[in-house]
Amino acid sequence: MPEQVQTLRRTPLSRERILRAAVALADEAGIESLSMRNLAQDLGVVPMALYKHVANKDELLDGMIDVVVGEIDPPVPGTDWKQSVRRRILSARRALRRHPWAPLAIESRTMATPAILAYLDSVVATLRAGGFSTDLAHHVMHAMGSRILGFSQELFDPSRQAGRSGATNPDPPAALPAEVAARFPHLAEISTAASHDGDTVVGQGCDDQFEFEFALDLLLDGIERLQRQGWSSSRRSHRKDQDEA
Amino acid sequence: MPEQVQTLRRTPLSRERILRAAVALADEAGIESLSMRNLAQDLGVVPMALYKHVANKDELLDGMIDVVVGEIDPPVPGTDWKQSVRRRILSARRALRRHPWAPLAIESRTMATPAILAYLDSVVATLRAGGFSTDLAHHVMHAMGSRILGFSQELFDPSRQAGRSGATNPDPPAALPAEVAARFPHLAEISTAASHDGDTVVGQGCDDQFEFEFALDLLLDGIERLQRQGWSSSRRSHRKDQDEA
DNA sequence: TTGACGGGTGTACGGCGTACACCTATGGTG
DNA sequence: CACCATAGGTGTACGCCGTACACCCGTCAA
Repeated sequence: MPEQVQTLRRTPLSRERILRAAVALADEAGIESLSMRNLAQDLGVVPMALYKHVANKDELLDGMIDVVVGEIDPPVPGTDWKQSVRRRILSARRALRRHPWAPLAIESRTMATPAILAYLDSVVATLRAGGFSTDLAHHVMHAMGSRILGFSQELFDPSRQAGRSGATNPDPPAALPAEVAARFPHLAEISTAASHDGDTVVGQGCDDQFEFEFALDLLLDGIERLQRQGWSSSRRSHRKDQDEA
Repeated sequence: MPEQVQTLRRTPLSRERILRAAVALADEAGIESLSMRNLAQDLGVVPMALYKHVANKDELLDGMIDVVVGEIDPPVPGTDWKQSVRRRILSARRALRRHPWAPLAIESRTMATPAILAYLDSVVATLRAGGFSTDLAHHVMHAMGSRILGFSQELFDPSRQAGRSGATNPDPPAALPAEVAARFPHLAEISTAASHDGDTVVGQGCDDQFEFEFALDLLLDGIERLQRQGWSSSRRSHRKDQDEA
């Protein structure tokens, strides 16, 4: 009987349970309130108990990242490389948008958990299967870089105003505030552009998903062009500075 | 006399001096050892003295970012948009590489210091002067995103092995370790590709600068194509899923 | 002469990650 | 059945962090 009471009172803790709780906590309360102490409390346990299952907080973060990366859909084998890579990347983006803390966490880590390496590896595999030379595949992976592979945030978002100056308005989320608009006229002009679907004109900012796919397709189309013409880094068409103008 | 002793003993502290010292400290010792206490000590002052010049640590970081962004070269007016943007972005990259902590700091901030906004604004100005519609300029800025505008690190770097598993070798910097290579064969294959200049073949990893410019030019070329054909988001050629395969 | 004030000081608080010693229930072995 | 090793949860404590708050002192305007 006392045994039952105990087993009911708490499931016995484990690396999995800790990681899931940590991800949930970060999702709900933000990464900045993910402390060993808070996490332990959520699990109904004393902080030091966690250290029997994860070595330290960094290892905890690595584990959390692997959880998120594990949510990326596996590749679908039938399609051509472009479709396949495109789908995979959009899936990665979806996974990361479910866990807004993840991009920064990934970038701040020293590097590459096994799950991330596995993801990257499988993307390379798709390229190679699609006829890419190792050389081109190499550069393509670099070009996709952090942002396009699904990691990393959007930097360009003029609707978030500068940190300094008056703390007047509490939260007017759309369109950048008049003061900023005045100082940065080109940003102001830009920020109301982009009438995506019909022409709603002065919009609520812009469609992140559209922008992401715009950049993604810009790269994919360029890459396709290179691949079709058998690009190789040894006979490259660089040194832009003389063949232009 | 005692006045002279004092004025000699320390220059009187100021926001500028604090910011410069903070940047120097972060450059030398890493951002993780930039604490108010360490910084104060470097300045020969008690920690709380700093708060007479910066509101708190976040504002200090904002100031540091502005210092770095301020190092980006101003635009040169004569050239065409493509040259101009290209040069500007490479200058931004140079500035950020002098301060390796900066990209992460920039991305982790809520958003956009005045200096960053000014930088973005001037890039937009160049595009507009080059004949870009506000619409296209908008999307282009998004496409450049964090990575290409000079911010954000390189994510893809297989030579840094996974965190877990044995902590055996102290620092073998080049080429990914056999164990990892075995588990991720495509990454292994890729990592030794990219014979950049002549054909040194199995290299020491790869040329970051080359990879950066590869991605940059991929985007710039694609953007140029769009601009020449008068691209607009209303008559876009999206919905990839049906015109392919 | 005075008194306001800008700027450096000292103390203290609450939160963090985590080292280390401890306790206790469990389960394999004699 | 008795034993004790061990896995896993506990409690205390240390040193770091950011920073609130009271203080104090030199300078300068009135």
